[in-house]
Amino acid sequence: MKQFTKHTVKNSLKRIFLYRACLTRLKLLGVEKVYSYTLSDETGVTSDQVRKDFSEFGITGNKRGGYDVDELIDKMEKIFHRNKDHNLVLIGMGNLGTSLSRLKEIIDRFRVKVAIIAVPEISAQEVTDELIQSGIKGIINFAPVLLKTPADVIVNNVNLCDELESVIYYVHNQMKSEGTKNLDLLYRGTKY
Amino acid sequence: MKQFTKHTVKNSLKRIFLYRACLTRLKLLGVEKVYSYTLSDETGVTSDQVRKDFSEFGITGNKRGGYDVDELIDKMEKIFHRNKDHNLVLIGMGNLGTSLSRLKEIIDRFRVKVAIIAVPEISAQEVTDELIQSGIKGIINFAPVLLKTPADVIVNNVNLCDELESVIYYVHNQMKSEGTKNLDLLYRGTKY
DNA sequence: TGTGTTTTGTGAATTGTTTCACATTATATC
DNA sequence: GATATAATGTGAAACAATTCACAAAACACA
Ligand SMILES: NC(=O)c1ccc[n+]([C@@H]2O[C@H](COP(=O)([O-])OP(=O)(O)OC[C@H]3O[C@@H](n4cnc5c(N)ncnc54)[C@H](O)[C@@H]3O)[C@@H](O)[C@H]2O)c1
Ligand SMILES: NC(=O)c1ccc[n+]([C@@H]2O[C@H](COP(=O)([O-])OP(=O)(O)OC[C@H]3O[C@@H](n4cnc5c(N)ncnc54)[C@H](O)[C@@H]3O)[C@@H](O)[C@H]2O)c1
Repeated sequence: MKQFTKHTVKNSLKRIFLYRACLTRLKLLGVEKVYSYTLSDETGVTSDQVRKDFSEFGITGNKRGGYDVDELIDKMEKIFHRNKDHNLVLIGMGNLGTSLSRLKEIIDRFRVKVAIIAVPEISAQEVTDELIQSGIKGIINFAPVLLKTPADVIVNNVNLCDELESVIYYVHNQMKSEGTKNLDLLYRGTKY
Repeated sequence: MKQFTKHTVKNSLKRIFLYRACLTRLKLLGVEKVYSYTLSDETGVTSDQVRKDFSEFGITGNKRGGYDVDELIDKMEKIFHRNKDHNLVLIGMGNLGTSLSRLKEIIDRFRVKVAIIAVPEISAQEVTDELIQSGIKGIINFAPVLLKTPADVIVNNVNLCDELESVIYYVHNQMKSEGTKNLDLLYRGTKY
């Protein structure tokens, strides 16, 4: 396993989410073993890329035998630090805060040490400042503002307007279909 | 202005969102003119990158004079096709659907031709199939499932679990502070 | 009007990511 | 067990994105 480079990990990490989503679905369907091309078919990521990503995270399979679904899921859980103990804070139990329907599940299953900000725009920075005082190092921000934080704090913004406008942009500049390729912000489906 | 390449546009487009967020804030504060380094300070993107991005989208400023805030915002509106007429559909007026607090504003201001899916996981594919039958080419999907769509349909997934786990990952693998750099999925703050 | 300074805009160099190509290994079959 | 086959895993090549470096333009001020 190579030394992680920030960029490589960032891209492959996002794909790992995708692989896992497929794997849990496949597991429910009773599938026990997958090949790189299985995941390729399901996600649209090339099988080369699947293997390269696995290699990146030190995930190995069996030559000729493919990968064991349970084992893969397990290794991914470890990547996401599901097995460690953390704390989570949700600030703002308004419409959005209460709508996070799977939150309890998330808290129970993943137990993280980050904060979710779902307060009105105007209070977001103030709340952030308090959180940082109390040692929070990771924030998911639903308020449509750019939070000021020290450099060691990770902020992940979820902004519906931006998501929407991305889609508009792509729909309008109808970039011709090339199969499922760009999984970064957007992706295109394949099979139908 | 160069011919758009898919990748270049994708990355720079995301940064354009960021610039615009800053610009509208700066405008409120009465700022009328910005330089590439102003936006760099505000967003953490290098000033080189800011200019390169602008160049990519055919946005030009004044040598020595910087950029006019109003003009920049206006050009960005055009990039996002705010000035065109469209239709928008929201499917699922449950907790999440009703929590999209700025939705009316979005519909009024942006008028798009995409669908927002906020129905339970189990119904998401079925709803998607119907939407595609009726000609929808862009979807924002809040259900935590990978939708199957034809290759010419743009899908943008918003998945809280994934966002959360990204943050956990980065907090854990405490990638040492290098200022605000990665704006892709995550970004780090600068000033405090 | 000329000179110095600041800032843009963009090719070139560098750095990062994906794809290719193939050696390696596991399994199935005879 | 020998052979054919199917899959992984990974350097090397190709491609894409970012950073560098600097020419060109605009402005300030004498
Ligand atoms: N990014 C997105 O996709 C998206 C979607 C919907 C809403 N939003 C944003 O999420 C935020 C919340 O939206 P909402 O509809 O739930 O709003 P809301 O007004 O229904 O709820 C806000 C809640 O925050 C609480 N609050 C206010 N100030 C607080 C403080 N200083 N500390 C703790 N709690 C505080 C309020 O009591 C309230 O319960 C808003 O900023 C909204 O713009 C974002
Ligand atoms: N991705 C995220 O960040 C995030 C956050 C919260 C919730 N969610 C997801 O968003 C979805 C909605 O969450 P929610 O809390 O609002 O759920 P909800 O149960 O409160 O609301 C679902 C709504 O969809 C409607 N619906 C069901 N089937 C439909 C159909 N075939 N056509 C039209 N409408 C239909 C229901 O009547 C209901 O009003 C879920 O899939 C949930 O997992 C995602």
